[in-house]
Amino acid sequence: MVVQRVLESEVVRILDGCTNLNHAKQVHAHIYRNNLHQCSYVITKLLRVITTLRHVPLHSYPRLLFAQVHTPNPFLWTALIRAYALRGPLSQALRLFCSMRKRGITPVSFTFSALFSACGAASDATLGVQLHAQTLLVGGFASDLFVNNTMIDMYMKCGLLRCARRVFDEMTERDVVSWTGLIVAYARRGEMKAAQDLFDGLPVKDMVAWTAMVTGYAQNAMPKNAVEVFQRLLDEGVEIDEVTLVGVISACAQLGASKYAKWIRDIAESSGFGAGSNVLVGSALIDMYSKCGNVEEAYNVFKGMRERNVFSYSSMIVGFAIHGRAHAAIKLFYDMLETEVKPNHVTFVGVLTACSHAGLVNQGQQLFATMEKCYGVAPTAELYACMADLLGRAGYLEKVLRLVETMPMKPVGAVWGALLGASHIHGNPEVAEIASKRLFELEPDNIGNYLLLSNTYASAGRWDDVSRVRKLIREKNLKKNPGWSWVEAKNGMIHKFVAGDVKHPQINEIKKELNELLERLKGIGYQPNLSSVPYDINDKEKRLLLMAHSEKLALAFGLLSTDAGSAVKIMKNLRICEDCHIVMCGASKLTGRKIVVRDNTRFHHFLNGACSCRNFW
DNA sequence: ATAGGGTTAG
Repeated sequence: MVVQRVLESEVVRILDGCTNLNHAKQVHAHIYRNNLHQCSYVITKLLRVITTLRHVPLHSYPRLLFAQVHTPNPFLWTALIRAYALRGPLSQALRLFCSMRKRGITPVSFTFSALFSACGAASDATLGVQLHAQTLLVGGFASDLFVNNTMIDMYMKCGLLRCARRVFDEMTERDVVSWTGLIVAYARRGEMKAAQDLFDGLPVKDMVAWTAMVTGYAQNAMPKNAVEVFQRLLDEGVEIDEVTLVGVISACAQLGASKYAKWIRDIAESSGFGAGSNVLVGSALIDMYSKCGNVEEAYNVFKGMRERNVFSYSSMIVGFAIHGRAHAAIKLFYDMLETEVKPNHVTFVGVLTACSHAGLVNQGQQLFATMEKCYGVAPTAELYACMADLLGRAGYLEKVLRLVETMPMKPVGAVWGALLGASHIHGNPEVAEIASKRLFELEPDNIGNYLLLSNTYASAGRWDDVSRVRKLIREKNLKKNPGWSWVEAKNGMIHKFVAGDVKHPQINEIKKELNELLERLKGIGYQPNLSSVPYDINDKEKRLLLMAHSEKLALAFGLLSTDAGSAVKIMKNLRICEDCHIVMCGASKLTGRKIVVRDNTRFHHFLNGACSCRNFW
């Protein structure tokens, strides 16, 4: 008996070090030789080990192991169920659960938790609800904290917020894990108010709960709140880790201000989770710097990372692409192919966007054609949108129409949007009509599409059609998203401008500066681009409207408030208008300043009269 | 044992 025990624990110790299936099978043979194959304890351990071996197909191996034991105990049953629950097929796990119940064997908490976590991963709410009912039938589990917590998580992952809430409300005992589960459920639904109320009522908050709030705000495009919560977390002396940092870094990326970028970079470096040693933080910082307009620093972070994964490469490639550094993006893509890191569809979105901006139609088509065969990346609707953009931008509008007809899935808005954008760039109202017809069905409330169509008509002088579109906008009661721009002054203060701004304290000085600049531009041939105004009003009124655009005010302020040698960085919430783009080009030439404008999709780097976007955006 | 996780754009 004692010898048996010693053997058992020895085998279990060996199993702990098992990292591949062959090794596990060798140990299995050893178990058999020592007549331990009927021992629940040993076989349970073996099952657990092989369950963790990802990428190894399990087939019927778990069942065969299990069948050798004459009187399996609940733990062995659970290990078997867990193997199929986590590795699939889930239906098999459920069948085993039923036979366990039929044999009168009482499950343990872990049996339910394994099944719930699998239902969550598979988003299988039907099965989850059935199992929920089982927990009520089997004595004692309705009030089991651990089981209830995994149930909340399951309902959260299935998107069933009300069910998660009911479990929470009916729990007799709750801990910080229960609260956090529900907070995340609300956050994923975008109900940050409810999440915040729950969090405020949470008696003992830990790092994970705080992180859930930071991440929740970041994911719901409320970066200011995310930063505030993070600051409070720091003030209260809560520990942080890489997950906390990633959440707040993503918020700083959305804020786009170098002040926040520096702030969080320093915190990350001194926390022990710096870019050099942590892939997660490093990749998030790459994305943040590129979205803050500092693609050089993004690249510095990239170069300084000890380990890089597909996120690091993709973020950097996308970063180069949105800054108009197409060749750098493409080169990095080919560098990546030399490493073990495999590209995914996001990587291809990045590299195809780069090809599109550089006008490299052939190279982009080549990559798209070989993507699946050579790199195992299946085309998605988003990738088709990249192709529509690539071809459309280059002027091949008919080819885009053919691509749309032949694509194997239903075109998403982005595909038609790319075609509409291309029709606008190439002044083709007929194709713009085709694209917008489909786009209005898919995105009836997206005012940008209506404006782009109206703009295309305006450029062609088709004013009747312009008013028809404007009537459509009125009928649908769509409100134009107010355009605004902001500039970070030397001290990190952010100055915000709207079109026709009168509220800024230095507005007179700014207007004077702008007027002088525009006069000097006229001296070198600038003419206000009146077709940028999609209203049927007289030319004088058009000139006045154009002059008051928020990005022009921001430019004038930026020129006034920063040092002569430094770049002016402007951010805009909408697409930059053609006339402003022309003015930025001219201003960069006249003043010798570098001007960087981030609009809603990309960065424009104006230097010496030219823009990095090659006047396509 | 259970809760928080980064890259996609017209």
